[in-house]
Amino acid sequence: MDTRNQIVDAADRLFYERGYDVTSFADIAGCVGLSRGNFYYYFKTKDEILNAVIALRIANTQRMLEAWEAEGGTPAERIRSFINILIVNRTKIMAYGCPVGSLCNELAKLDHVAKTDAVALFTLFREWLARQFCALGRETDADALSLHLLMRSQGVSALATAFRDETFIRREVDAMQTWLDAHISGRPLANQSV
Amino acid sequence: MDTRNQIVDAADRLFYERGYDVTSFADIAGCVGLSRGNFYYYFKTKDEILNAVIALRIANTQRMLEAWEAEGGTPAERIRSFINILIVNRTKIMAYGCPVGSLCNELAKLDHVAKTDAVALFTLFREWLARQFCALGRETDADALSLHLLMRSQGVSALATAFRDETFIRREVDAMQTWLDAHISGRPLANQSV
DNA sequence: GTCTATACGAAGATAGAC
DNA sequence: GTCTATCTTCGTATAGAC
Repeated sequence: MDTRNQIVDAADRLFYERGYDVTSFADIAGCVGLSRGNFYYYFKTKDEILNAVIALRIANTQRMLEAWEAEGGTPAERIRSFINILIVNRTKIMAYGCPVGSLCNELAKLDHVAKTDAVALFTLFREWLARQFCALGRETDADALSLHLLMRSQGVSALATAFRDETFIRREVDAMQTWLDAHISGRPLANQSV
Repeated sequence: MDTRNQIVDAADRLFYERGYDVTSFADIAGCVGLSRGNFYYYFKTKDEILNAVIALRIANTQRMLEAWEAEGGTPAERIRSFINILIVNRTKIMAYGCPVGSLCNELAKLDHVAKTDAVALFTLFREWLARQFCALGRETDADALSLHLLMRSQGVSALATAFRDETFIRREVDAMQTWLDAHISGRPLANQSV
């Protein structure tokens, strides 16, 4: 892998595990085994690295969602793949939370110009999930159902980080699957969409 | 108000609106109209300010929960007061997220010793909510129901910050009230506690 | 209790040699 | 492309005058 990609990969990991603002150029350069001076050959400002990291995450997310789409399962099975991220990534989530949610919150507090770009990561999931609910015949409230699932995923991540409780994660994942089953079999009533 | 309390109040607000690590002594001192030098008369290290801020938040939270308890309503009405925080504080939540969740996440990433103290804020809500569910006859799954409500509150805060969507908040608050109604009327079945 | 002055290090960023 | 050296600003922290 070329040096630039190594830098973006290291920044991606450090921004997630430690936070954007607290991560210094020296930290990233040290991870890659690069001098601070040479670092500036690739990125002139910290904002440029952040933009590259967000672009990387967007590309990775798109690839993941397209892969789930290509695997040929039903829309319900695809939504289950999304819910299951909480199990697959439980160790990292219990240590650092959700990479999307925590970055969006930090950039919101910093009033950073890249906040909009970070939110686009949420939008990728939001629109992908809404498409699955549409395919399940929930055209009228697909977006609300999508946001509801995203909301639960964020809430589970937040509490999992605070309490480091894997049993809690598994119980809530089960509840999300139960919720999904109830909503793709036609119930609950239209005025209780979420 | 004495100077020390003014400092802690300013730090409390800045830690919430900008984040703990990013807030400097100069920022806090500037808010109070104090010189940096004099600041050290009250707090020797940044950790000391953080401890004072967490202690203040714990005291404020306890006072709020006790007030809800003293108002004399039913346990269900008390739980509604908790859910309604999302509406009352919607403007700040859309700008900065939940003060408890965002602080816990930042301290987790920093691997800060005070993380445990910040999590105690969650525990206050957790145990208070569990007591209300116990009073409603849900002794066997009171803690699971409490965590479920806390989880939804955290998830709503996270997405509200990302999308700045007040309609979404109100819809999810309504859904939480509906969920509560369903769970205090005896349903759903025991194997679907959340 | 409040102030100014100052020490020290870390971080973002640049210049220029190799 | 990679390095060292350097500049500047900022943040934590201390000393000491008033």
